Amino acid sequence: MAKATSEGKRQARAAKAAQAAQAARAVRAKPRDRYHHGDLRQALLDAAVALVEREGRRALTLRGVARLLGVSQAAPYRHFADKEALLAAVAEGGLRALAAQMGEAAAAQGADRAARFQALGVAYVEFAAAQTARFRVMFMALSADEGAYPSLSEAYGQVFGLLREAIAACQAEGLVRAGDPRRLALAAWSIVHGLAELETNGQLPRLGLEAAATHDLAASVTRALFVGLAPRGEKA
Amino acid sequence: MAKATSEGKRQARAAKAAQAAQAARAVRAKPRDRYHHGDLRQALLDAAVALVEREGRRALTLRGVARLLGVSQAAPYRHFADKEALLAAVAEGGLRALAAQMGEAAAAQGADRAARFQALGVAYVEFAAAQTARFRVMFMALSADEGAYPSLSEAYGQVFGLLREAIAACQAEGLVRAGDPRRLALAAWSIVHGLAELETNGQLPRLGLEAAATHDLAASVTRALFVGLAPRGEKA
DNA sequence: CATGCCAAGTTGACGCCGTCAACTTGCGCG
DNA sequence: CGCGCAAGTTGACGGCGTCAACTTGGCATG
Repeated sequence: MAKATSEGKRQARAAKAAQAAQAARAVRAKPRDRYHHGDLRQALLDAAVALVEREGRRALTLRGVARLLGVSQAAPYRHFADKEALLAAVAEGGLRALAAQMGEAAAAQGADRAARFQALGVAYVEFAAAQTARFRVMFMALSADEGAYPSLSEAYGQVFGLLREAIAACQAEGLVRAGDPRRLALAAWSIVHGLAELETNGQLPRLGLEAAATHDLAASVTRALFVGLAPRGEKA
Repeated sequence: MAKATSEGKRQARAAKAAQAAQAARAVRAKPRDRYHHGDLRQALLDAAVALVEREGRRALTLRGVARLLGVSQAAPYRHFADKEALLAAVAEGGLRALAAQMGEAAAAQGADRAARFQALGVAYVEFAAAQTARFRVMFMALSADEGAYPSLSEAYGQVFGLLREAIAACQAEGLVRAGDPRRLALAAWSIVHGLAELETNGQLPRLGLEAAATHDLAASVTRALFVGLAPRGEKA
């Protein structure tokens, strides 16, 4: 467990560095002497993340992103149907980054299935804490048709799949009771997602829980659920 | 001038009687022959809920609410400092309604502490499912200063307090292990809030869990956590 | 090398939004 | 009875998402 703690903190720091690098890359505007940008699509995604990290979700405006890159207000429409499509692409990128971070955190735990499961949950909450605004964009309700962005759905499924596979692996070793892994994984997703939402919403300080670090709370909450998923009559 | 956006395909299904009554009350516009409205402040809150339930969060616009009530675009500014203040008031009303619904659900379980705890969680998730848009407004991040709306904070605390007291009562009967009730209640809030968020976000159908009713999922998820909160070495 | 296609980017406009300043109305109190 | 002041109105400003029409310039082809 101590290993999980230090490992988690190291990962969080590494993630922040990667994030800073991405944000720095995003600031790069269009070269003045060039008419065409080169890779405006990716630049728009980077700039959107940078903007939302720096000034909050509210500042995430299509015109603002274009301004940041030195292109005209209508330029984004060459690459995204509308603002919602840009948001969906940002969300998808965030989900893939989250899945990668969770995967690394689990891999760092070796073969201990219980530790791997817990590392997934802690990584989820820490990602949300480290990249609050981005996390919220990832889970903003998209008002459009649910199936309008299939690759976004696939990205959600990738995150959920990590939890489901961890549950299934624990079941195979008798660490988790029998039952539909999807239902049990839903409980896991719910608890880490709920904690992440409450934390990014600023609820924790008001409850007198500010003293506890994100990592601590995430670990204890995840452990409580894991105990509840144990085979009946056993203790963890 | 009076161009009505008639996109009313999506009707609120299975609306509770109280909610329907509130929405009906909200539609009531200002009497033509009267200059003053009477109780515009409450009417604005009702209209905002009605609008968001009927056309989604995106349609929640200050001008739209005023239009619905037949008053001018600037009229709301007599009662709310800005749009965010209106949203905060809507959120507060929703939180108080949620707390009331949770309290009733628990009371219906009599003296069985475990059943009361579970009823609280199920009521939370069912409220979110029945009043999705309203629920999302309740937990939209308010970009302003955290303490700008103290009565809103108090309303969050009221919901959390129900969970914390239920946990404490279970501890007193030896149904839940010892420990800071706030930390344990945070785990409970996290799991029901996470499930509610994932459900209102439309994640469940994509996981092949659409067959299970909201009530079933909420009950099983809540029970899993409750088992995990039991004193060590015991089974539920 | 000349040419012309067409993806990529620009300009200007429209309607809607939040918000404010200045004005008007009419309820209720002395 | 008259009048102060809260409540509501009008008109305006800048910013937003979006679209139609236009321009630029990289690139394939003769």
